[in-house]
Amino acid sequence: MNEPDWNLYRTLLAVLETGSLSAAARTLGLTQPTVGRHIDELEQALGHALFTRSQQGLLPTDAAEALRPYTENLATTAAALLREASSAIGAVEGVVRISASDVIGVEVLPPILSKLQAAHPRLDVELSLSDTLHDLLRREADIAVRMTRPRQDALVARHIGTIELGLHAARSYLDRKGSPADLQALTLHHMVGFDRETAFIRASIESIRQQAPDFPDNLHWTYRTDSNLAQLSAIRAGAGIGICQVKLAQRDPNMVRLLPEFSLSLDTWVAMHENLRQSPRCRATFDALCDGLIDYVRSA
Amino acid sequence: MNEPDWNLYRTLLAVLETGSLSAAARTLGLTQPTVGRHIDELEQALGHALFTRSQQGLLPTDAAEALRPYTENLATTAAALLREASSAIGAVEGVVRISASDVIGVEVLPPILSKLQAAHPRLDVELSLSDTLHDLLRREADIAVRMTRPRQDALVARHIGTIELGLHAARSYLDRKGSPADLQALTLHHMVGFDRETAFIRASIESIRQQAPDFPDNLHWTYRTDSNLAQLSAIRAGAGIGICQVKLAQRDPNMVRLLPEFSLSLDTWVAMHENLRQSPRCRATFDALCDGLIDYVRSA
DNA sequence: TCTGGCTCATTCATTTTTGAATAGACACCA
DNA sequence: TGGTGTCTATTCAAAAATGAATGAGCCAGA
Repeated sequence: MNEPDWNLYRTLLAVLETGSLSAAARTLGLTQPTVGRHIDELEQALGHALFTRSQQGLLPTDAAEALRPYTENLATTAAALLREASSAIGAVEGVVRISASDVIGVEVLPPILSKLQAAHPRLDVELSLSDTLHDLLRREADIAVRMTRPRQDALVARHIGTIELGLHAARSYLDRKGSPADLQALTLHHMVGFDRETAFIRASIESIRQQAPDFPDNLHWTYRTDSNLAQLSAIRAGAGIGICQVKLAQRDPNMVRLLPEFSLSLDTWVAMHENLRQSPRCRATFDALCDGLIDYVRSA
Repeated sequence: MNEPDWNLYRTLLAVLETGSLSAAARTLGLTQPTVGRHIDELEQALGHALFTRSQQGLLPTDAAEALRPYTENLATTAAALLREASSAIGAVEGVVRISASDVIGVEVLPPILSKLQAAHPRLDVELSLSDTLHDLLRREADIAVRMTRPRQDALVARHIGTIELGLHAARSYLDRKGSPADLQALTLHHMVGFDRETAFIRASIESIRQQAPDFPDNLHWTYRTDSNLAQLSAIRAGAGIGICQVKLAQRDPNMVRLLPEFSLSLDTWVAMHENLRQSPRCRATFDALCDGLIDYVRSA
C-alpha cells in the first residue's frame, strides 16, 4: 500500500471543519464529488471509516477525530511554509504572523507595527489575538508576545520587562460613586472582572492572591467578561473599578488610578522560533517588537 | 493564486534529500518527468527558483533550503498520522515510535518492549536511537525516554528515578594494569571517553565537573568515541576505564566498579504528547516503559 | 578517446482526476 | 402539503497529470 496523497489530508481537514462534503468543496475550490472521492480514497488507504454519511452532512467517526490534530498540524505548517516563501531571500517583505493578547494587540502594537511597515512597505502583518498561547513550535505564529517566560527549547526569547497593572476607574464613575479609601472598601463598589474561569484566568487570580494577599475575595462583580479588552472598555465607560495596565490608563485623562499601593506586574517576553532568525522579515519584526515594547514599558 | 498542492511539498522534500529529480522519483515511486513538473509548478506557485539545474543533479537555492524544515515537519506529521491510523480505535495495536539513547535502547528496552509485545501481539515498535532529543511536539516520535526533565508544555512526563553512573573496567584490563587507588591515579590509566565535543557531550562533561569536582581533567583518553554504546563495549572488551551505568555493569561478572565514591546520576523521564493519552497503543506503551524502567532503576 | 552510467528536458499516448449535470433524500417553512 | 434549500451519490465527458520513450549533456574509468 502506498502512502496516501498529502492532499487527501487537506481535504479531510476541510470536511472535519465544515461538516459536509459540499461545504468543504466550496472552501477548497473543488467540487463535492471530488471531495467525496478523496474521503473514499483516504478511508480505503487508512482502513478506517472516517465519516458516517447522511443527507444532512457527514458525521466524523472517532477515527477521524483522532486524526484531526495531525491534519491541523499539517495545515499550520503548510501555512507557515507559504509565509516563509512569501518573501524574497534577504528582503524584509512578505507575511509575518504575530500572536499577542487582545489588549496588547489593540492598544500597544498598532503604532509599533505601523512604524515597522513604514520602514518596510512590502511587509504584511497578520495579527492573531487570543489568550491561548499559540504554539510557536507548531508554527501557528512566527512571533509571540507573551506574559509568561517561554519554557520551550528552540525558541529565541527576549525579556522586555514588566508591565504594571493597577486598579482604575473612569472619572465619571468616581463622580457618581466616590473613591475607595482602601482595598476593603472595594467590596462596596461595582467591579469589572472575569466571567468564566479558564485555566489562564485561574492563573491570573492566583497571581493576584500571591502579589496582593489582602485583596478581598468577596467583591461585587457587576460587569463580567473574559476579554481583557472588553474589561478595559467597560472601565473607560464608567462601569466600575477594574484592573488594567497602568501605562494604558495614563494615556486617557478620564482614567484614574486607585489605591496605587495595589500593583501587579506582568513579565513580558517576545519569542520566536530560532530557525526564523535567518529570516529577515521575522528578524526585523522581532527587533521592532522588542524595541517598541521596551519603549512602551519604560515610557514615563 | 491558489494554495499549492500539498503533494508538491512532499516532492520538494524528496528532491532536497536525494539531490536529483531521478533519485527523488525512485523514492517516491514516480517518474523523473513528473517530479520535474512538480518542482516547476512549485517554483511558479511560490515565485522563487528552488534549484539550479545541471546534468549532475539539482542544487538547492537558499530559498529551497529555507523551506526545508517546513517540509520535514510536514513529513514527520504525516508519518505520525499514519501511525495513529495504523491501529483500530480502542485497541492496542499498530505502530508506536519510541526515541531513546542508544545504551537504553540496546541494553534496557528490549526485554521491556518484548514483554509488551507478548501482551499485545499486534503492536509494532519502532525504536529510534540517538542522543539528539527528538521533538515530541513535532511528532518525530510518540514516546521518548529522556535524561533531562522535559521542559515543554503539552507533554505528559513521568519521572522514573535516577540512573547511577560509575567508573568501570573489565577484569582483563585490571589484571594487566592494576586498579587506580584514587581519582588522581586515573591519569596513569587508559581511559575510554568521548570523541568530538557536541553540545550534549559538553553538557555531560559539565555535569561531571559539577557532581565530582576533583575529577581530573588531564586524563589520557586512549579510546574515544561519541557513542555511549561503543564506549560500553570498549570497557567490556578491556580497552580501559570508563563511565557507564552501574546497573548495566552489575549484570556482567567481568565488569568491576572502581572508586565507588565517584558517582554520577542521570535523572530519567518518560514523556509523550498529551494528546496521545487517548491513544491506547501509546498509553499502553508509555505505561509499560514506565513500569519496566522503574524496575530497572530500582533493581538490586 | 571511447563507453557506461548518471543526469535533466521534451514529446506524445495513456491513465487518472476532475467538474458539470442530474437524481434522490431529508429538513424546514409557509 | 408543496416548495425550497440543503445534503450525498452517480454518470459521463473534459481536463489534467502521469509515464514511457527518446535525446542530449556531463563525468569517471578503462
